[in-house]
Amino acid sequence: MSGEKGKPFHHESFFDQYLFSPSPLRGATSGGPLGIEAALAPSPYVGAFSSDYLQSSFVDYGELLAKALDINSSSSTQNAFGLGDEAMKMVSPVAAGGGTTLAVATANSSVSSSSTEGAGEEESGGKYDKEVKKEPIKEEEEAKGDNDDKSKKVNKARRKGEKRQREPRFAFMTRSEVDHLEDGYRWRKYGQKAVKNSPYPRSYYRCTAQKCLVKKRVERSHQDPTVVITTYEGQHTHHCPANVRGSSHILAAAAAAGNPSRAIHPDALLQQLSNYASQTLTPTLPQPQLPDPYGLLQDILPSFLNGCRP
DNA sequence: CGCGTTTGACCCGCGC
DNA sequence: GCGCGGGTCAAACGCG
Repeated sequence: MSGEKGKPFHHESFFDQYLFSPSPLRGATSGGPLGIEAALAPSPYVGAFSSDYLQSSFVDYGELLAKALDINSSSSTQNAFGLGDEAMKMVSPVAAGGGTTLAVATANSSVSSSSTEGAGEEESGGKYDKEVKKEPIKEEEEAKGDNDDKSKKVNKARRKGEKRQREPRFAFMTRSEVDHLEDGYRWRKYGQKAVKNSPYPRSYYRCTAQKCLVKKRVERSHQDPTVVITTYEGQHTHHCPANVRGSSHILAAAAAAGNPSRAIHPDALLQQLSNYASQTLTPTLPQPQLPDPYGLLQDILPSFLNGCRP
């Protein structure tokens, strides 16, 4: 992150070129078990943009995003988001200021019995929180009485019998020069992995705030290197520490959208994003006419608004 | 010195 | 059971 500190972040760069993944989103959902068609009910912007952007390789974007969310995308032409396999909470093509972001949220993909209530603040990530995990480590090591290198390193974080829980996730595809988009929160990079079939690595970030378990993955599309896929997991338990105008709202919204207890209608999110775009972007961009810039967000994202509102 | 990044090692889940 | 890929850990390192 230190690399980004130096250069001032222009939130326009976050907004300026949103990708758009138009009709396939709608077409691909037929037969989906979750009524995604409703979620993808035509928003004015879908219609407005799709005619212009339809020629783009939308299937690729859908597949990319699906991959970013670990959604089975093997049959992308028929089901770009693997909706038959994953409980998609929301799929939202989001238009803003001449460009678009494709946003997708999924439900927890690997938990069968967890409650949806307060999933964002649950303990799952705590397994990886240094403070939280110390004790289980000790227990394990003592119980084992086995102190080879492996057990030292390995058994720290995970208890057996407990399936790793996944927070709901929410992904953005954004056209951007920088991989790690400034969003007002502070992130600590904890890993980087090479992505199969891609020359670009995937970076793993965790929110640096104490007790905040939000994570995000950032990777660049190998099909369109200008596209950055950002996947948020979990929900912030705090206000954003740094007010980076514009982008922070968007991504805060994204993070919050990951919480199933706060399901956001795609159009609502679309409006939020568009609203922020219209407020923060350069006036040269065509702005959608949207009223009540904060009203909806207050309903949807009260905590984030309290903390991040300008 | 504190905080963040890098990077190799390791575990887990899954498909075969 | 094995191998692979994704995800995470943590020591080492860099930077302000």
